Amino acid sequence: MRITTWNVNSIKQRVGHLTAFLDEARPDVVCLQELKCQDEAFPRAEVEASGYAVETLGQKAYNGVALLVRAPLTISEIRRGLPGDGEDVQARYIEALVSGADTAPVRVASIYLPNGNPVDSPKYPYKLAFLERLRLHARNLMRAETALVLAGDYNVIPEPSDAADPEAWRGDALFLPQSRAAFRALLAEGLTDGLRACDPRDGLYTFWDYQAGCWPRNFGIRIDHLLLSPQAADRLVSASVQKHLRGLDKPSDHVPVTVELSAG
DNA sequence: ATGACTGGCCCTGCCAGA
Repeated sequence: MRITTWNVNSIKQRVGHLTAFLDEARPDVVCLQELKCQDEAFPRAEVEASGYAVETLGQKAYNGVALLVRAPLTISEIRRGLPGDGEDVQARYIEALVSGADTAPVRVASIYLPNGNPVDSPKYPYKLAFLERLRLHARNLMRAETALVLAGDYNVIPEPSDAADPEAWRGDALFLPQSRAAFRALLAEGLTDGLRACDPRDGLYTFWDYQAGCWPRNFGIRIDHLLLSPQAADRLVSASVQKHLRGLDKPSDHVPVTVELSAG
């Protein structure tokens, strides 16, 4: 089972790139972030035509997450929102169980973590609180011992080696010590960073800013992650970044990241 | 060459992203 995460930065702007990717790469599960549209505006027919079931949690203008599952795999036990969202209606979390006749089931979440800038605004404590709520939810899910993949745009640069120029990110919400510590606390629940487990090299990036020639200069950062529970990590076969999609016309500023799990 | 973006929105500068 191949599982991809991709922040598309507006699904309406990116549906052509998405369906081309689905038809070429044929991932089994796709976790999308930053849809920037409401559920009824999601280009459902185009995605279904590529053979995928679609579950969305949309929001007008901002945020928005979705799960795509390729037939004959099936999707069930859909959860929208993270425990403790309360009055907060930001569409940042959707989760479901993916099952198939020839594979052990995998619970998959598509997560769009808050950016958190500026750090002296309420946005930063909101980001840290979201990471803590995610940690507690992950702990609860892992008790069931079903393979679990928490995939998405975490807006966290885990280590200096995950940035081309870590000094440029000093003081930023993506790289502050408290952000990195909260991410490590999540990992310490027993999760494995799927890409890092497969490829220890420097220079693996998933985001390049549109500005200042970041892409041609390869000034990237690694902030899109697939975190695997022990049952999922035991099945980890490979992981890769689909970097070429950043070079297309009108690209997202993020590229897809994919892990392959054995059937179990 | 000193590199200044992109998307969405109560349409036009402003917020948000990272």
